[in-house]
Amino acid sequence: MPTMKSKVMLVDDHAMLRHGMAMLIDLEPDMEVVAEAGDGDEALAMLKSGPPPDIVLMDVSLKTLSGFEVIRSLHNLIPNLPVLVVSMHDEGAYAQRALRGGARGYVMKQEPGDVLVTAIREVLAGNVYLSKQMQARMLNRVAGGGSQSEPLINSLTPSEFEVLHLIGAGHSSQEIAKLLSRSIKTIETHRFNIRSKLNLKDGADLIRYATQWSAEER
Amino acid sequence: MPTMKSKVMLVDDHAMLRHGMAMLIDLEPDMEVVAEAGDGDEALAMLKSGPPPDIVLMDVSLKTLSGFEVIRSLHNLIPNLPVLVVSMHDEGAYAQRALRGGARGYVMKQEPGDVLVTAIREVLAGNVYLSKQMQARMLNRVAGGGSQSEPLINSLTPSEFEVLHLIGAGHSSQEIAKLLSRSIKTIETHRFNIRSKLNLKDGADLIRYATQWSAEER
DNA sequence: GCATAAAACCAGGGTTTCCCCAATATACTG
DNA sequence: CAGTATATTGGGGAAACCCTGGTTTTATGC
Repeated sequence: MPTMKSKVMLVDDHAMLRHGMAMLIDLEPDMEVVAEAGDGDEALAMLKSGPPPDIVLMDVSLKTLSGFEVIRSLHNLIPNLPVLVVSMHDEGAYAQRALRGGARGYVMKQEPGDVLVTAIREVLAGNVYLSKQMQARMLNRVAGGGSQSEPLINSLTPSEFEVLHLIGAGHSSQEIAKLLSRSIKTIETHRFNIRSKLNLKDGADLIRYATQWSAEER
Repeated sequence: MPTMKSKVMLVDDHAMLRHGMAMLIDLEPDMEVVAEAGDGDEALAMLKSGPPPDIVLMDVSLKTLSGFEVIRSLHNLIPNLPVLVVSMHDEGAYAQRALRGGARGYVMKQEPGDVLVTAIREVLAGNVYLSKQMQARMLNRVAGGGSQSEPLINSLTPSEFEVLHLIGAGHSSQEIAKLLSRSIKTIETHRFNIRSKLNLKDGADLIRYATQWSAEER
């Protein structure tokens, strides 16, 4: 009988990346991928119906729900299930948000594959994993004394952040309202507040900012 | 002596995804990854110094240079080197630009791994590869059936083009009307017609297109 | 528990943009 | 020149967006 492997669940809307990560993980003798989901809803459904994995790897840049929302729902469902966030965003604000939201680690897609398995082992061992780059960013953020150069994006509330993300994904206020089951008026207020906080002069500016942010290029 | 494998070069700033794609490719008996680059400059430097691969897989969402720029430079360097674009953007505009820029295929990261190797074989065989989803999108974009895809941007009239440019510069309809000494209604009609001709679904799409376009100061 | 503050939610009313439509103007063609 | 195609110009109603203001919900400190 072989040693018990750690069961990993992948949540990412890029199937190609899921495949790649699954291979990296399955090559390791002490872990294996037992489930894959393309979005947050699918992930939550799997966790409700099937046996829970030992760890969840999740991209926070999902199509529909914000990954942060998913982390929260997931915590309500299975409180002690560790979550490792795999993101393409190298900004401290994302990592900070993820960790505050209950994630236990944060790695970037820019990093090589061995970082991933290291991070998984660390998180499974009960530690918090942050890449060196991200540690440096977080330190700057904390050591900055809260005085200057605090990115404006950090002043956004979770809802505002989620709306920004969906704007960046190309959705209208109407669509966002339906996706989040809120009144259009609420979404419009969020838009207004986001623009105020980020000092964006009009809607077109907001579109540009959101697009830039959510795709890091596009 | 083994059969000659096709030499693949990867260009993507996400090392983790590169690793994953490399594994998928190296599993195939008829292809292997011989080079990896994290950005466009690195890729061009490798191509200048070393032996050329048989095909280049490239993400167009690179940090420094736009992927489209890289494709162009690459074509100047080695004219017949086939390029397969691997993108996370599912918008027809991207695929269209990539193909017009000389790419021979376009696959999305949302698609499963076997699509990737299929696409590689197709492109190496001299064909153009487009996923089914993308084919449908492209068909919607191209008026009239068939071969030559006349750049949609060329169908814009001088006035429309001027308006597009000013939108890209961040101006509102109101501002553009004053700048050009026209009624706001005229500018609004131009906006509407531009969107129709370019198949852009809403105002936000227009903002994105205009911004992107004028950023390339063509 | 209670007070306070922050966040989330939404309505009303003005402004801008969308969308369809049409009149005039310019160009090109047989 | 007449006829047709394309460009430019805008009107009117609908939809989306901007902004103010206010209520409910949630988190936090005492």
